[in-house]
Amino acid sequence: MLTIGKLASACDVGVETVRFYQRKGLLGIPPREGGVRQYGNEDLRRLRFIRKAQAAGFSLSEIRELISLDAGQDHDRAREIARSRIEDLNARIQELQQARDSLKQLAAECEAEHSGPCPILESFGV
Amino acid sequence: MLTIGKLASACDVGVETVRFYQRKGLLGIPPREGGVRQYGNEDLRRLRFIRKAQAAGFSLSEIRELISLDAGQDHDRAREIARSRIEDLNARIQELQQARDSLKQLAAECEAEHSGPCPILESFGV
DNA sequence: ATAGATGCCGTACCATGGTACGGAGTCAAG
DNA sequence: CTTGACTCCGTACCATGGTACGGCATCTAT
Repeated sequence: MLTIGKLASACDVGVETVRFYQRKGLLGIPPREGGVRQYGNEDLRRLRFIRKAQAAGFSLSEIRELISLDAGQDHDRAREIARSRIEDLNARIQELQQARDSLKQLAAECEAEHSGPCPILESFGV
Repeated sequence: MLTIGKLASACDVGVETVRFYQRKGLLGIPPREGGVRQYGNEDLRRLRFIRKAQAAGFSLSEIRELISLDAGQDHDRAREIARSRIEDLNARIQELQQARDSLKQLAAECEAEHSGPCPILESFGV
């Protein structure tokens, strides 16, 4: 059994973050012993799940839904969420690639152009 | 000369957004005529610049700095900002690609696996 | 026995990028 | 001459994902 501090440091998050997730319904309400929260392995796994899913780009409310599917074994819905997340990710990747490529282009032009206006600034029509 | 409403709709933003940018120092303080802000082509270009730079992934404070470089012709600093933005973008793209790829993998497994636990949920250790 | 670490709680605060609101003034058209 | 559209202003509010604070209780080590 873990106290909030142990749980938090085991997952490399702050104590306040654990309390925050609790308030947001991402972590269950643990039993108390002498007023102190007692966390078990389930909570540890849950918190690790949250951090990993977050790293995969899920928002906290998506994560909350993923967790709720866990009980229901609802593969279809889980796949649906995953698919929609994949599409979001693809779109976002494309956007970022475009932004990066045009910025690269501009930086190269700027390097070459040693007098006159700056192409980076110019390109946005300043 | 444009009123705030014309300027805003010309750039497809809300009037409140223009006021917000003004407060944030992204747009200059325009002359008034009878208490009403009068915007010119410079402001139009500036606002368009802001939106394009934003689309390229710059934060409002980076944009503020880019604008301030405009006057100074400071190519070096502009390139520096661009470079750092490019690195951020590359890192972010990589993260998202990894997230997407593992999610894709999981969704495929989930499709195949028609009984037992959901691989998407499992993978995060729920 | 006293200090320091840790726990509890509610509430306030942070950054980011806006959006909404209410009251008041101004202007042109019907 | 009133209605509607537009402007002005400050301030409050929204979501997101936390972080910090202050006061108090409890546990452990010196």
